[in-house]
Amino acid sequence: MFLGTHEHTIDEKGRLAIPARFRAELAGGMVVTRGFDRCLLIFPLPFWSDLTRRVSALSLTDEDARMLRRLLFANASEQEMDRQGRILLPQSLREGGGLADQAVLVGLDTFIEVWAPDRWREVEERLASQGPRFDEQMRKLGI
Amino acid sequence: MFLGTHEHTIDEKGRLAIPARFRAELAGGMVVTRGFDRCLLIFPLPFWSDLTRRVSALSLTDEDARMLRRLLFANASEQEMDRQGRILLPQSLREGGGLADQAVLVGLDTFIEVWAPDRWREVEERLASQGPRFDEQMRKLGI
DNA sequence: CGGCAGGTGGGGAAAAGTGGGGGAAAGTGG
DNA sequence: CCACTTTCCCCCACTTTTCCCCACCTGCCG
Repeated sequence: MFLGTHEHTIDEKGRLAIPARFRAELAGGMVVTRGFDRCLLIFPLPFWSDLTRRVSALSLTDEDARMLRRLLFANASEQEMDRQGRILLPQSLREGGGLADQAVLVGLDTFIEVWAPDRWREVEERLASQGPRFDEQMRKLGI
Repeated sequence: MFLGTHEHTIDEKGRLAIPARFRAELAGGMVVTRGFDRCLLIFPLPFWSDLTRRVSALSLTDEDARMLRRLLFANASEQEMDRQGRILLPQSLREGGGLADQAVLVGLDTFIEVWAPDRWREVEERLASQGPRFDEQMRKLGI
């Protein structure tokens, strides 16, 4: 269960520390890839396998499915933590996420999003102002 | 079953004592997150799991679902009590709830709300003066 | 009036985060 | 094919923060 936001530095070698609370769940390996809103996604390996199975089952002729495949797979990178609990973010991914020397890791229960700090703050503001919009959606889910 | 209001100090390290009566039900762990109306919510772990299962099952490609996920999980924090029955309130949550050095814990049967004392008193006043307003709503619920 | 339970504060050990150096592997040019 | 350069990555060490535990205080109950 990944929860909470954690801000960490990306050092000169492109390494990103995984918050200690997230490490156990990623010990079996992880995949880092691009997400949908110019952020990066970190999936535990089991979650990733499940995701790829579903995406690969999509039609080859559907334009959206092709784009989704490219987004997910083209820049994906399997990573393991070093003994200090860090992973290496390949340059293509750092560029894809607009990341420089700081990153915000956001735990979303089953996976993690990685944001450039200023872009994450924008998302937070949108959440604060649009919070009421989600009332209906949550009611649908029975929450 | 959480009942009653309890006022406690938040010490300099951001720790909040859980009322002794509430502890047994939270022994298996809890999740603290932001609620509505600028208060915090404390859920026993089983209650929380039930709440989140449906959200985590939502699509990754749906924009609204992504924002809902962020709203719920980004400011949540899993906590356990120390041997004195206290939990640590992360700074982001203290800010989110407008909490300084005092907090009011309000038991609401299945979960707990945490309020800044002055804001809680406002709620109490509104309850006292607007009590009759709830008649219609309660009739809807068959109470 | 004494004991006990709940609440509060502070000190110390342990872990988390961060930076840097050295060695191996891969890539490039002669 | 060899040598040089560059990149990658593993490990060590320092600093800061976290969190765990001990001890005190206060109020209630016997």
